Amino acid sequence: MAKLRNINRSLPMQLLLARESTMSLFRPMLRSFGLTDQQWRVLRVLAGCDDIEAFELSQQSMILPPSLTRIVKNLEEDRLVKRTTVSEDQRKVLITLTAKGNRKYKQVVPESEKIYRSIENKLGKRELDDLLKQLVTLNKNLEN
Amino acid sequence: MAKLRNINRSLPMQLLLARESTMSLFRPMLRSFGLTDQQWRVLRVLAGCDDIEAFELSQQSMILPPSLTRIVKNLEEDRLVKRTTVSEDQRKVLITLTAKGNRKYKQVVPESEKIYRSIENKLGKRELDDLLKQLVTLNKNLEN
DNA sequence: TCATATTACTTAATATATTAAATAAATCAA
DNA sequence: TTGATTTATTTAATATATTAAGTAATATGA
Repeated sequence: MAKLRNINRSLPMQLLLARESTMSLFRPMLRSFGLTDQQWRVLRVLAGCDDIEAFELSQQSMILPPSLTRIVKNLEEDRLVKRTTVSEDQRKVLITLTAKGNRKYKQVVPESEKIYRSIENKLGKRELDDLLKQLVTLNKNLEN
Repeated sequence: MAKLRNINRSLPMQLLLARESTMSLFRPMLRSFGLTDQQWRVLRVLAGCDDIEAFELSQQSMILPPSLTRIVKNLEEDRLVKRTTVSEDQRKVLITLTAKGNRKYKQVVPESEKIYRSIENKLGKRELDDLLKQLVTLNKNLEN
């Protein structure tokens, strides 16, 4: 009978564990700013551009459209983002960071970088860079 | 002003992307067997032991106890697992795979391994092993 | 031009994640 | 022994994930 590989040899499981190991270091900080993981992913994308269409935001934040709809709605209620429709194509929605959203972003950035540097220290900068390179390669080779 | 690192240099984002890249290869197969990702994680742990306490199952399947409660309830309704309480400690719950659950597991294993080998082919066995080794190291070094 | 298809997004339904609180059984200390 | 604490799990509340279906605007082709 075919046997399934052990969890230590399972790429999906090790990726899940690694993702959780790293995010658990950022999560308390994000929560202290009243942000969920996903809300932060949205804010960081918005901070990198003037405005962005919903679909593009979905791609860059790695959040599927149905989830994004609710996340943006909540962020809008918190006055951190703003939604407008494109006049040339009324199907499209443009999302922008508000001034309040930008202030929140700027508060989080240094705390986030602080945690990132502590990870670099624990793992070693060279090892981390090497791992990142391999992940980028994997993502390139598996993208369909 | 401090700037946030690009997504290509963000370990959490690359891990999220890598996890999604790999899981998207397994997901259609799992769904064709009527299983969610998490249900499959539970089944594969259960297949590796006679029975297991809920807390231990939670750890090994990387599913938090509140989620596990519902997942096990659903699996129980599908007659894939069985729950019993431990007589020596009535707080504890023991979970076991049923015969039906075991048959389901045995059906999925070869399909899962088939997909895993196709990943090995795309990435190269040596590169994959190397990446796995680094992830195991990362997980060891970041576990609190 | 007008029915049809496509696109962009939202709604809906079910499943899971996360945090806090509740419950019940077991353990511990005075 | 018994009141307080701890442990193991569940419930609750809110947020997100996933898949399918719906809606409205735009593009396409006979």
